[in-house]
Amino acid sequence: MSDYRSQSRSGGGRGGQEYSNDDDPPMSRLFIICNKAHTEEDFREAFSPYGEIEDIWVVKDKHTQENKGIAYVKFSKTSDAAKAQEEMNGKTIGKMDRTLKVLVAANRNQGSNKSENEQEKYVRLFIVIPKTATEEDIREEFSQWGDVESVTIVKEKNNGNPKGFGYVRFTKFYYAAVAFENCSAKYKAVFAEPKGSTRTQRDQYGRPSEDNPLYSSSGRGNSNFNGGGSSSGGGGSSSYNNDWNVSQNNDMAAFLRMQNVPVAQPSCLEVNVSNCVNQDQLWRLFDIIPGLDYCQIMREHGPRTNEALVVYDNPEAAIYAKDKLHGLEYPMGERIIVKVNGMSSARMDTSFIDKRTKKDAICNVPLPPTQPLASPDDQVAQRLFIVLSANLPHSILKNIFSCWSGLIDVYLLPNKNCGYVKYAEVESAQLAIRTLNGAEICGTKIKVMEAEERSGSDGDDGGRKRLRRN
DNA sequence: CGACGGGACGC
DNA sequence: CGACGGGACGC
Repeated sequence: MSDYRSQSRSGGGRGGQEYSNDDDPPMSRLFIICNKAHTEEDFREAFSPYGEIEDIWVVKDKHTQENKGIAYVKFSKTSDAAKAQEEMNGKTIGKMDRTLKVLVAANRNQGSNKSENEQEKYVRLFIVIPKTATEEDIREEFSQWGDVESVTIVKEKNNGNPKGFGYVRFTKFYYAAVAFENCSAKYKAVFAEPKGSTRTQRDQYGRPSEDNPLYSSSGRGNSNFNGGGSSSGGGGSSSYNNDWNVSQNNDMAAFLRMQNVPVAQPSCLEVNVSNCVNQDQLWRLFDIIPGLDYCQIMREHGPRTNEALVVYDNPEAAIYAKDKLHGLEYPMGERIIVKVNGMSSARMDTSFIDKRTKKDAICNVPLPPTQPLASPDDQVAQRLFIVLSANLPHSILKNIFSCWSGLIDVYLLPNKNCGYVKYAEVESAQLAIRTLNGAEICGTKIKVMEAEERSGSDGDDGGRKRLRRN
């Protein structure tokens, strides 16, 4: 959804031929400089071995009808076009004297732009990369599609922190095309614009990039947090199990699986701490008190302070932690502020007394055990809209919603207490609504409902509009 | 030498 | 009662 694929003007449907969008998929149309004597059939014969052809157009002079010696061949698949381009460039068709020059066609509205080393445009992918991935990880992942010439992870110039995106350069257009078509959707791979070029339009909604002062919330690129001292777990970068799914493996998930252990109400603390204290240090500090379930720096709270969420599996531990750590100078000269989060103390007392057995310490309703996630490539079967009464860390939400199988993604809108959850299974989404709507997570109330269609989508299902007939 | 036709959804 | 993310390269 919302990628270039949906912008093709194919009406869908059967029967009638569609006029394919020239740039869908990208780089799938070839521009051929040839002999005036070449016919459409010549090109069909020569190029159809490489894959399905959507359109062949031999350009003629408007008035004289004479061939201009150029032609366009549009393939269905980028990789087929790539193969054809590489193999047919410089070849001749039949007994023609002239060798073909085969290039990837430029966008319709920009006309001829020969100049830059042609290949530059076709061999590089621009991808979204998790901040913890190394260039070696990416090279290994993308080498399965072809020879990788280089990987570049873009970093902040000041501190060297990764910016979350980068480039993979292949040795051939064909390899880049295969990687583009087959790599996981989480990379959001697109062909990279050549270095100096002005970027094309961003997305169909917003403007290119409005700087949001809510970016570098966690002081030091400490990205995601894996619970206790558990070492970073950079391990198997095999298939899908890297940092997008990191919360699958952490202590919290393990904790949630211990569903048979009766536990008391969870208790959350809100902590303000100097931004020179990192995630790990903060965890160690609060882990002095037994019962720590969760500890995460959430956002900036002031120029030199962060706000963190700390969760214990019982109220006594939380109260004890508050008594002992509130006002502590850590480090020297920087006081830690600890207060009870989410629920009023009255409510806390109630839950303290009301010790019914719960399946876990995070949510006030029973939850099934953690289920497998869907891959980011899977199709969204249902999207939910969630509203929180206060912020919760993404990893907690992900863990909660992964109690039903086929979770694809959870995200909160920046600066708001609402967001979206995507499932690959309608049934899971419905169960999540039934179970979680109105529940509390760490004392934060949550509403869960079906999301409205985003406006302006070409939604091809559901709606009452769009009866198509023939 | 080398850059753009044909045809036309469904409100 | 809250509604749509992320991603352009030290010229």
